[in-house]
Amino acid sequence: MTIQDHVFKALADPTRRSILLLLAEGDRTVGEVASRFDMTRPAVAKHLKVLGDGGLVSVEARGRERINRLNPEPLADVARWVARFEVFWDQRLAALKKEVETTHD
Amino acid sequence: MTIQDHVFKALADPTRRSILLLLAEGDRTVGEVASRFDMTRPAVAKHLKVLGDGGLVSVEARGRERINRLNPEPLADVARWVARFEVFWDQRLAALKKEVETTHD
DNA sequence: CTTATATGATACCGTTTGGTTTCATGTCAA
DNA sequence: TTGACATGAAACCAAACGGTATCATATAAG
Repeated sequence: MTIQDHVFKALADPTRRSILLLLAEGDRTVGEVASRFDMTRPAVAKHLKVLGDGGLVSVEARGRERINRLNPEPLADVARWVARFEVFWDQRLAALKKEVETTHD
Repeated sequence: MTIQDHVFKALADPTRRSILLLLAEGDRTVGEVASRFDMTRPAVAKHLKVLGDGGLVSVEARGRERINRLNPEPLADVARWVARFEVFWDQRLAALKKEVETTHD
């Protein structure tokens, strides 16, 4: 699997997307992240691992804690991928606009 | 599940992302799409269904054929979601630039 | 030293996913 | 009408997923 595959897969789960938003507010230990969700710590730890596989989260061990940090760069790949379709929805909006205008005549 | 969940889930599979790129070139029947992939037609039909659930593909029946058309609007939601993190990678780039400059002194 | 804490690792489980094969149905064509 | 063809639908299967409980380990604290 490519890196891009890992990133898209990481984003597929709503819990993982929430974790990214949480880490956008600041670094968090595994326990701190887990306390925000209605599931056990191991479950959250697994999600963090998937995010790590996608390069979206990096971990720094500090004593017995592990600090999780958002690493947003791979999201740029997603943005680039999606951007390839922007021309299409622009076209659609233009077509819709035109249709509305002609219908309006 | 929200629409956004469906869209992110639809994008999680590389075959489905390829299908979207293919449909960006033009409308295709189920068979035409399936012929481009190394899997059976029912498998591709299932992927098209998932894409349809995410609102990314619409279908128009014409005779015994079913024309699949790209519907890119939901991708705008993805773009918006990802855009929330752009400030972070801008910050990172700025930090990196600064570090390089100070190291350079 | 002993104890509490933060975490990783492992085993396990039910559901979903991504694929297949097979069959039924509707439509086009000879 | 008869046959070929495009598709949907259903049953099935192995693997992946998202979760749990449990245990081992390393570090912090009393």
